[in-house]
Amino acid sequence: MTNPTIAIDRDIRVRFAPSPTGSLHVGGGRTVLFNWLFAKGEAQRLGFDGTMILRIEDTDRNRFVEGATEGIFDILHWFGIDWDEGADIGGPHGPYIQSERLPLYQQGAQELIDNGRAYRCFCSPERLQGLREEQRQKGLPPGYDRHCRFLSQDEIDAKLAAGDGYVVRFAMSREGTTEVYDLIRGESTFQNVNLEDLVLLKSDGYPTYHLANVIDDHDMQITHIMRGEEWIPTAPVHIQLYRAFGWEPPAFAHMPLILAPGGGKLSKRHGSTAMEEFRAQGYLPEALMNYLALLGWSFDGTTEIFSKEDLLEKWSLERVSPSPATFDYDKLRWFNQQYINHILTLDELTERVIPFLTAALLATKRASDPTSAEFAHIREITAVLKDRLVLLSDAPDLMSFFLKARPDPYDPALLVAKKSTPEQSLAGLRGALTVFEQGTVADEAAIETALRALAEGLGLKAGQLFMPIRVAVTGRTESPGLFETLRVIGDDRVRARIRTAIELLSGAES
RNA sequence: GCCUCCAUAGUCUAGCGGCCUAGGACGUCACCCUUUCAAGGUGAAGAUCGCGGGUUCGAAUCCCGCUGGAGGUACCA
Repeated sequence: MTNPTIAIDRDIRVRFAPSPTGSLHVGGGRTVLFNWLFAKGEAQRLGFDGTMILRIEDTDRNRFVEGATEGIFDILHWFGIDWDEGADIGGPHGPYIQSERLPLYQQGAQELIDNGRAYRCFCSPERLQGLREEQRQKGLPPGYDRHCRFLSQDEIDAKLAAGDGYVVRFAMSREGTTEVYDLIRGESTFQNVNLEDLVLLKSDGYPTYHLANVIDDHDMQITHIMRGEEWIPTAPVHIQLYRAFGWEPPAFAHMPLILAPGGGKLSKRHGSTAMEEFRAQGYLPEALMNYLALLGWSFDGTTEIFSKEDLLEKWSLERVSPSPATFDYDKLRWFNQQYINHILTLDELTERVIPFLTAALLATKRASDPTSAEFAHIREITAVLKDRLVLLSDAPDLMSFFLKARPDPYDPALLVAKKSTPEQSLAGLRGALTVFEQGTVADEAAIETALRALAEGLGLKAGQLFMPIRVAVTGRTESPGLFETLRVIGDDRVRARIRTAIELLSGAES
């Protein structure tokens, strides 16, 4: 499907409006990204202003999570998104937190009641529940039966006088159609009869999403609503609401859904879903942004690596696809690895790795000072094994034998290479010890020459000598190149570890 | 059930009527490099462009139907 032509002919104002009900989902992350790229990239490239607004939609007191708002600001900053107006920084259209805008919504609801476009509904939750069940049993489409829409003024007054609770519902027109023009899907037509009399104001006086969103987007002069595809079904009602207020609706662009690997919504069951989890696992914001940008958007079908600057320069709404995309953890890992191995500078990577080492008690606070000896040491280690680092959280394990006084306990049997005997390993290690005592591991080339000569003299293949040394020094069978590993570990620790291995092996022998 | 959206390899995608014997990437497999594991290099397998009808000299590309997948169907967003 091809996208309708998208022309930006004016200053753009977009908003990202999360609910503080928990941590930010990757789907939300992709939505902010696209909003931000539209305003800061595409619009500005075309010579228009692009303003990004961050609004907090906390109208559901039941699902409100303490601290979630701060968490969202924090993760967005980490992700690399900024905004011009918002709940934390204010702006000319504030407040930007819906719970602080209640009078606005109540006035709006009253206005709609006054001009006949909304009505009070006194139906109890129990009645609605029963209604739904009845409809389900009869195989009828569920929905409010508009019971209270045609109450007489006397009935209404009586209920109000009796102190009955009520909600305010939108009086949706029951004939005709509503056209929704979506910037990435084109036009769709909805039959108004199928549209519900949605609740606008809840019985607790808080607005629903529908009312608050329409009033705020109008009040904050939003020009483009870019939100998830799950909002398509209510879009026609929103358009009718704008019209009921006498307002011109903004443009709509519904972003394609992000699906779980097996199909359906992406949830915890499939792996991480929250932006914070990806951060904690050691994904880089650059990699996550790059990957998320490519979920539903492509530049030329060939280019894959995009920095934030590249995206600002190249991203366009026109190239956003309407079809849903499945989240692929493997590909995300690949991007992370690319950034770690090929894109970040060594200093940058070292800086990113240190917090993970500190948390694992493998580094001190001093390490974060780039002029410290500890930083320099970690930088050396990082250089040696960055091409086997996929997640920053892998660093403590991969680096532990470099940072600890001695390797973790290992099975002495590992000291014997495949197709080798304990005697051969022992002889090799004893010979190697002499090499290390006579030379310095700082000279990789000399050590390599000496060890290869030693292997030859003992009638061993290089691997039969190198593997025992590797295990002796690292405690494991997998490591970076042997000579660089030795160099970074240093003469003293190398000699000590070889001696320990010789003891282990001769002990196991007897 | 009803409303709506979507439909190119396992996954993300290029393709907007002839440049397509369908291109790129992840993943998979093989080989090279090699002291292990990675990284890197080379190559391979993998898509009757969901199915069926049209339109057209010509369709992955346009239209219709079907099927499949997904979303919505709350006093949640």
